[in-house]
Parts: sequence; C-alpha cells; structure tokens
Amino acid sequence: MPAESPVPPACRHVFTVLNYDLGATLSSGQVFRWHPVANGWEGVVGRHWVRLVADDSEIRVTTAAPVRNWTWLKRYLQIEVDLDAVIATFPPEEPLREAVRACAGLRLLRQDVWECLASFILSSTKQIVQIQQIVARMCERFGEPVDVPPGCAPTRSFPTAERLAHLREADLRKCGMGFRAPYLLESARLVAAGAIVPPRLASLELEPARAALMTLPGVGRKIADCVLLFAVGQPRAFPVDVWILKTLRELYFSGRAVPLRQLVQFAETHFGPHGGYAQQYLFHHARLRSGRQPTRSNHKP
DNA sequence: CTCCAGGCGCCTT
DNA sequence: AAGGCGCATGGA
Repeated sequence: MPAESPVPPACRHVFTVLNYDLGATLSSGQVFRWHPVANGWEGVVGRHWVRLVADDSEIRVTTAAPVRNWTWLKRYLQIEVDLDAVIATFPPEEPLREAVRACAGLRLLRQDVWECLASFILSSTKQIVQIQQIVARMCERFGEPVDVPPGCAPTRSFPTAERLAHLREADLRKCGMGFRAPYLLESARLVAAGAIVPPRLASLELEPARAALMTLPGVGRKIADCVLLFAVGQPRAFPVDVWILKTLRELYFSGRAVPLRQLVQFAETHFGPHGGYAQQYLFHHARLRSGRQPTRSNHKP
C-alpha cells in the first residue's frame, strides 16, 4: 500500500463543471447568504468564508483559511449531479421544457439542514430580499466570527440551534423577524434537545422525514419540503408556495381557481422522482418573468 | 397612503 | 376535511 503523499492545504481550488449556472443557482431563493461581487459570489459555507467565480466550464474557489479536503464544498455545490439525467426524468410537456430552457444550468444545492430549516422558518410572508436581511442580522448578532481574507468585510457563521436556544424571544425580534421569532426559538430548542436530529433525516423516507420536520413549530408542509429538497437530499420534495401555486394554475389548469389540495396532489404525481428540480425551474422562471431582479435590490434612478 | 411578501397555527363550518 | 383570518415587518 503506497504511503499517503501529503497534499499541502491551499486557499484555492477549481471544480470542472458542465451545464452549471452558478448565478442562477445562488440567486434562485433556495439560499440566502450569498451576495454578488465584481465577477463572482461571496458567502459562508459552514465555518468557511468562500468566494466563487464561474465560467462555462469551471468554478474557481477562494477561501480565507487553507483547506485540506474540498469534499464539503463539492457536496454543497452538488458538483457531481448529472443535471441532464435529472432533466431526463421530467414529464415531456412544453411549459416545463420552456422553464428548463430559460434557466439552463440551474442547480439545487445541498445545504446544512439547520441553516436551511431556520432560514425558511424566517421566510413566511417575506420577500427574498427581506429574508436575506433578517438572516444577515441574525448571523451578525449571534454567529461566530470566521476568517476572511485581508481587506474583506468581517462575517460570521450561521448560528447553531444550541446558540439560538439560549436566547430570548426579544433578542430574535431585534433581527426583524416579527411573529416568526417564537417559532424559530422553539424549533431551535427542540433541535438542540434532540427532538429532531438533522443528520438522521437523510436516512428516512420522504414521508417520515416530512412528518418529523412538521412537528416543529412554524414548520408546515411548504417549509418542510424546502428543507427536504434543499438540504436533506430528497429531490422529489415539492414546496408549493404562492409563486408555484399561481404558476401551476396558469400552466396546467388554464388559470382556473383550483383547491390547494388538488394542486399539491397534481405536483406530487405529475413531475416525477426529481419533481423538486422541476419546481425550482418553474419557480425561478416565474420570478425572472415577473421582472424581479433576483438578489439585487430594485434601485430606482 | 395601501398592498403584499418562497406560510403557519388556530378557529370556524 | 376544508376554508378564513391574524400575525410583524418593511419594501413597492
């Protein structure tokens, strides 16, 4: 057996990619801590400050602290997902194909479960820009400092469930989260107490995992499915939010008023084993068509 | 000013 | 089971 040749840790790495639109992926409302910079994106993954710069064939990575093993980031970015194989499982119908064409290279990430869960508890009846602001304030106040490159703005990790569990509701309300504060606080306490063990969700089937998440206060079907899709790795999970509701009604029911339950039923059965990917294409496409600028504040001249 | 935002929990039928 | 309403906060 050959001896391990020690690989010196570095702050740079390159992932070779095919059909990966990093900007669409990071601005499509599945994650809230990335912001665009000159020619790329900066964010925090776990305890790592990360800058990503992408072109057609690669994603170039810069971190602040040396990294020995890039597996965590490869997993987060889902580098090894064969997107064409995913899309090949979609039902052959034109509205979905059009969304896929319009959002070519849009991917799903594999986020930290607690970060995703907490973020989406904060998402209800909030615009994406506002979710970003609330999450940023919460990280600023309660996260741990992470290393950043010289000259870059200081930033912090996403606060753990244990950290939030020891706060008071008023501390969280100061982040601007309003009536969501008690939901987040109680969910943090339950997770910290082990009522839900995030890493174990991935070993459950879709339905039991969904049911487990929905025992948490402030977590209904929609938020549970966001966590299952964006963090747990259940590609069939299909979050039905107001955008998707409207889109499904328009594209598949001629704009008629259809009961929510019937739309959820349709979504479950129509889009197949990677329905969550289809959902993300429909969602992002709808937002693009609305004229909204994802992740960018709509400043007027 | 009013309206609404990647919903949920709880209260009515 | 299914539908209606209030909930904080801040942009548009």
